[in-house]
Amino acid sequence: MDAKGTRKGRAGRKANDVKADLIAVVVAVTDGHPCVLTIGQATLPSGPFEFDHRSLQSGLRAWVERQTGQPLGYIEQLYTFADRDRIGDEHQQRVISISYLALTREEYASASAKCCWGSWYDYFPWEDHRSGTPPVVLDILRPRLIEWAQGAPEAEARRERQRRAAVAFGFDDRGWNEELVLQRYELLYEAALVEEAARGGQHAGALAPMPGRSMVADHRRILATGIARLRSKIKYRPVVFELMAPVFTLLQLQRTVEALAGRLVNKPNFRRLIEQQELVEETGETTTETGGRPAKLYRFRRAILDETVIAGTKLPLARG
Amino acid sequence: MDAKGTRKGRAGRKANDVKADLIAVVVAVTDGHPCVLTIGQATLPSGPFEFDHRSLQSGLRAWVERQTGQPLGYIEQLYTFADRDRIGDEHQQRVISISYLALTREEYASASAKCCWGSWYDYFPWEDHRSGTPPVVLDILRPRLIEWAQGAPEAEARRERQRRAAVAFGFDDRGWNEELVLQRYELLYEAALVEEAARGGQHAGALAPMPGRSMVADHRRILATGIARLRSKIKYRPVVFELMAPVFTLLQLQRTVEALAGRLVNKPNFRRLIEQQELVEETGETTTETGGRPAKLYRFRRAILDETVIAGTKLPLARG
DNA sequence: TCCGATTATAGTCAATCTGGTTATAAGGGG
DNA sequence: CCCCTTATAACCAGATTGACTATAATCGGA
Repeated sequence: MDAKGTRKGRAGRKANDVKADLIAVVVAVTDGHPCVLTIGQATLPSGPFEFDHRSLQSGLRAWVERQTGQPLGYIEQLYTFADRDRIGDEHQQRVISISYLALTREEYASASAKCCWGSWYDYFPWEDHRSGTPPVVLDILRPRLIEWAQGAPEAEARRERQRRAAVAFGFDDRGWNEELVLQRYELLYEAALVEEAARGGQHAGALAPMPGRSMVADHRRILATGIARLRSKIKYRPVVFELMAPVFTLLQLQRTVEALAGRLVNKPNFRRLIEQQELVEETGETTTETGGRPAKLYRFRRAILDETVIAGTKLPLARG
Repeated sequence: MDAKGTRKGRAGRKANDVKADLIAVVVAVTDGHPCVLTIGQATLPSGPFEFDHRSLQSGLRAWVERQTGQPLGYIEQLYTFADRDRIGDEHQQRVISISYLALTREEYASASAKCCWGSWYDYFPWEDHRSGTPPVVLDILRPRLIEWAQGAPEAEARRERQRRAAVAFGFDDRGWNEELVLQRYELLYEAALVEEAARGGQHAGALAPMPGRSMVADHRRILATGIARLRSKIKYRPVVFELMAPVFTLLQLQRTVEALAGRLVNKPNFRRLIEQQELVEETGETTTETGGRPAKLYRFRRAILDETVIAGTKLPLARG
């Protein structure tokens, strides 16, 4: 392909300028509910990268604080998109979106008008396996995916679709892999089983209702990317603690991990792993607010972040 | 901070436009040497993202092919930078750099004038621990880092620097962690032990020669990011095979992994892990070109990429 | 042709890690 | 005082890991 670029002559320089958008997946966990911050019902906080911003990160922080009143703590870059369909309105200018994952605690949220926390399982109901495989998978997605697979013109393509669906959703005792959030969303998109897929104009008609709340533009895809990253990261880096109160019980910590992973973990094993890694220290206090026998309170040993830099934290989420 | 952006009135819209640069870390391994593709001696292939490009990836492929004649296979996004110091020349326009990691085989390289393969250990001599800790670490870096640590004004800061150096380089039997490539480079930068650090104008004078070949702008930092990502990724995803010839012996595969990781692995264990994961299949042929007893030839089972999608490949690089 | 150098391949063994279960402790509420 | 709930400790078997040993097959020269 001819990408010469200077073809347009002297004026060509301006033609390649782009707009850069910053967009945030802001996550908090409030008693067992993994929540994501939105503007209104279905829009992730975002705004253009401006000349005043010192860096991408500080630009992002500024936008999120302005739009939601939520100050951000931990931040990491997710991905940069620039698809053909992401085109700015006037002058055919292209838009690049730089997405970030941010972790905070909901309590910090000052009440901003349009800011709104919602469980991410509202957007991805098929991702919560804490009480076993959810009905939406067995009753709705599986039959429709099988139907979609059968809809392929050639036999080879039918087998291929079948296999992809089975791998992504763990059919035929393949086991559920909680990290495949993005693959699952993209598969559903391809099978036209999420609302966003119908926007292309294909069948704008009112078909059967589709599972999960949809979002503006490709925001749900970006959210899926963020969830996938977080589910992967909690297994080898102590990022869960960014979501915890300063002091917590081990069960509360476990519930937070389970909320993120969308699956349950074995209690004794969880405690063993946490304790032997010296990630936490006892405060000396206990709390009776948990119901039964008083539980010891712990705090995160921030010092560990320097000692073990990136070395590798483990959580019992290895295999199904 | 005031990031209102519309402050500049009608003309303000243009003010926030940016240039987007694509930049590639292209890696190949040729008998035990992990090589990186450069233009001339010290520049990574790169070019602006243009309006004609279908996507960021295809833009990157176009630039690398044009500049080096090297077609790319596997590609993954690394990171997007936009620091204050990365400012375009005229009109105070900002530049965003979107970096990618690409894996190929050197043999594909058609001879382009300025394209050039070089061992990445030329740029990072302290990263190759295949024959034990390299002299440059013990004889040069350690004493200079200790000196740097002692140079801190306060006692607390001195301990802190000491600790950071020890963690990054594995001093005091902390063990070498091959994944900390970026942390090590940034530490050396901070300690002004790499040439790039002196460019700020601090001490432009000719001090003691600094270890490792330097690169243009922040390219060495981007290369460090790429190496770190690759060293991490080979442990859980079968990406090594993108660097192998279609047919290879298990020892050749092992040598490639060792070249990337910068450390040796145990031979029987390596074979066991590769075989039990069914990543490869025998071709039925053997080769005597390896010296001693003829070795079986294997090929990568591409089918595994679909079966185990992202599920997790293992290599015996777990702990020191 | 036989020996030694070199590399390939198979097998063994102990230490550790993992997932799971069971038992005991300590609160609160009827 | 009993029962329910949750916390905490102890235990066990199977899998995984790291490291080592032994045997097989080829080549090059003495």
